[in-house]
Amino acid sequence: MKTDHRSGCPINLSLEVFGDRWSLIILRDMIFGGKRHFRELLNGSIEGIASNILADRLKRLMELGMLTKADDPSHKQKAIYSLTEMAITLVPILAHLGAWGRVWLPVSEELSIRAELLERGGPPMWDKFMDELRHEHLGAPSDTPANATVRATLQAGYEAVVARKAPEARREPAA
Amino acid sequence: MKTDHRSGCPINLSLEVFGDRWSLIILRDMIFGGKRHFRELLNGSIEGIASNILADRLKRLMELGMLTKADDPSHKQKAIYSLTEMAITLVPILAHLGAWGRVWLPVSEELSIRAELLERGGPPMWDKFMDELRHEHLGAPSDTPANATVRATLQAGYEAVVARKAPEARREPAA
DNA sequence: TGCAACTGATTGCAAAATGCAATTGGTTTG
DNA sequence: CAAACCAATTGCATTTTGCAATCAGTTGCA
Repeated sequence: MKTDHRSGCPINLSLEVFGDRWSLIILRDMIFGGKRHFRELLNGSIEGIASNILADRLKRLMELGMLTKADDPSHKQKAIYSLTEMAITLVPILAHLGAWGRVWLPVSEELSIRAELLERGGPPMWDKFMDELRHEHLGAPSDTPANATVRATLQAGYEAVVARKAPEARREPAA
Repeated sequence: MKTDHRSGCPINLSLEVFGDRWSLIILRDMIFGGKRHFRELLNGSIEGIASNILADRLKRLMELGMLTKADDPSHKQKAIYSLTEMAITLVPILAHLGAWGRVWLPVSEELSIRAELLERGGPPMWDKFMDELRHEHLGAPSDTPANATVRATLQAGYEAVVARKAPEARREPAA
């Protein structure tokens, strides 16, 4: 692991962790998209990451303590990636980032509805979501029924927008 | 200005704005360090940006609407850079980023005291700080006396730490 | 058994970004 | 008039990124 830093400034050190074009995209897909496998991350993100970059970033994020990797018991060569607490606590930052982007950048409606719902939910919703992630990724106990999760709420919002925008063009989901 | 984006996702678009190693460092120095001139940014940041990268990023941030440039009336070849409202509204994100880095990364005490004070001040302090920045950079009216600014508070905290850590080793400030 | 599809990667190579040092044309200061 | 200062720019080596092809092992299915 790299141990020489440009400076001990918290903002600088944070940038050294995810101040590149892909790390935060991968974390976004794991956090909000529920992606856990290499292929899901490779094919699932609309930005189209290359497989060598993905492999490199996953390795790097593991070295930095943001992710862990484990064998999938159901499939000998399948690896399952998990968020650590360090990564889960990025949720408020991602929420703020999404809110900022919605205001200032040419976002598309489908892809920003999740950010809008998360912004409206505010810190209580972020806390609830982080608890869900702890349950999914760290095995922490949870008392939320699966159909009442924050992720399900966000996904339902996304699908409502898609249905409203192009009701006649919908087909079976690609994923 | 580049108009083709990887996706319309707010997080992705935000990353396209400052998802590199230097843009957010420059904005940090302008926001928290009060740097307005090329030389201040070049020599002032401890991370040591190269002049060609600084010139490139300033130009890029202007094209993106985060900064504006004006002639310094007191000095014909001096340019003064100003934050736009778009950049000023990054303050809460930077506050969260600093708070996250303080928890998870090997920050130095001197360089993280500002983040700590900003975190403790919470959203009311961030709002006050953003108002100060609007006054300084956008010419908005302000009713805060100069010695009661958030920036002065943060700077005083920094100097207190430096004084406490190495009281015998202090000299005239280099800058 | 055989074979296609899928798993998490790795390799080779071109293009782009970065880092560093020197330099530019102009301005201000002493 | 010379030294210092100003915002950059240039040239060049190194590093990072992006893309396509490929890899060896695993699984599902006929």
